[in-house]
Amino acid sequence: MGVKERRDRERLGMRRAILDAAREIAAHEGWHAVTIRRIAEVIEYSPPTIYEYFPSKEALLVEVSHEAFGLLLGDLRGARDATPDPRERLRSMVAAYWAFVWKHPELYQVISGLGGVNVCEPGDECLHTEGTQVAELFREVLQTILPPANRTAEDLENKVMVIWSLFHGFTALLMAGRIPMEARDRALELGQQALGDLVSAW
Amino acid sequence: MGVKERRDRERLGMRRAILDAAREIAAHEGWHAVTIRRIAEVIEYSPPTIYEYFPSKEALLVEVSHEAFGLLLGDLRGARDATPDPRERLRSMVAAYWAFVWKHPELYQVISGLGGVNVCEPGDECLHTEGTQVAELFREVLQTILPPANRTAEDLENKVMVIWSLFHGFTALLMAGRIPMEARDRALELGQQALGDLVSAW
DNA sequence: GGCATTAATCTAACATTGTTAGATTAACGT
DNA sequence: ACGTTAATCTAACAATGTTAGATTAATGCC
Repeated sequence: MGVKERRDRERLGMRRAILDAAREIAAHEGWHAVTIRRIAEVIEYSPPTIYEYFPSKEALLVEVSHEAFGLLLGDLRGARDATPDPRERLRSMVAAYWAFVWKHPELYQVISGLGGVNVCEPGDECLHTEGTQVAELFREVLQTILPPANRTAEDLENKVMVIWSLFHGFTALLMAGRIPMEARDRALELGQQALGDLVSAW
Repeated sequence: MGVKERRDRERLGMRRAILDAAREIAAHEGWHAVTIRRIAEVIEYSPPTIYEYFPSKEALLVEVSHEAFGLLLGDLRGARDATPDPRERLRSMVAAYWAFVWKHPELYQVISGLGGVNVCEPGDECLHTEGTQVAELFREVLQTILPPANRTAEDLENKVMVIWSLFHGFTALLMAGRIPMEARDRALELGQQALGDLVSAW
């Protein structure tokens, strides 16, 4: 009998609705506006119902973060597979990263602790795996670019951090209003240029 | 009669106490623990008293941010004046920036919207002046380093953004736990190395 | 010195947050 | 048809930022 299956499907659908509602509110009004009662209103259920599907608001946001990381990783892999040339691959992946940030600012905020969200404390294992995967993708492509002498594991890891920091830094400063938004479109180009300079030096 | 002066002094002292309490709580327990009642408890006054000195919690945090920016700018100027050699100056300023971040993580968080604080919305003029001043300091030293051909105002501004983004990115990724804290000490060295490579390319 | 005025502070409360307890209703298995 | 289980709701809790109104203390004036 498929009753259990249907129930599972319904539970899954409800989770989906809750997650989507949270994301939608965040997209339109920012994460500060994402409250349990507001989500409940959107999905047309009472607030406590949400706790039948997530143990806490924190857990809900962690789930959103996991899904967001999934999307980002997908985009990065797509960009990687779009061209076989190593340098072009790196450019493409960086462009995809940048595109993701500004296509889904609210998702980028929740996975990187921007915009006043901060889902896992630093030191928590929470999203460590996903962070590692992003780094891994850049590590792989860098390995095919750098001269063999500079390909020790630590060397690659260091260089990935530099690249990631550069673009995340741009994003964070822009989103925090510390750099004016007019600079946004320029930033990708600047970053790519700097990246090229760095790769040449490595 | 010095009664008005004394009152002003007392008001100032009270503001000081409130600001220090907020900062101290944040330093020990993070900004999420900084609540009006908690501050009131520390200064041994009732919660509403705080509203006689600050119109809102937000305003209080903005004031903390202003002071924090003041400290950072002071450190940066000190580092600038520590040596006359342009390249060494840049290195020194970057080192001072990095030192400030990890000496007062809570202050850096509040001025850069990390750690779940977010004092001014992006697009707000709130801390725009201070951000500009930080950029200005780096702009000045860069101007003495770059070859004359690459010294247009826009060029300098762009390069400052690259430098700032690099180091802020490191900090943000570390503080968000996206990069493991073991990499912290390495990061300054890595950043300095990358900065050297970039300056050479410019 | 006595008294009105003004400033500083407090108690009590409000609305909004996340979250839980307990009742109620609907669906299911036997 | 009925007991059991799952899903949902109403009502409430504690903690947040914030405000109103009373109270107390200090000041200026005669």
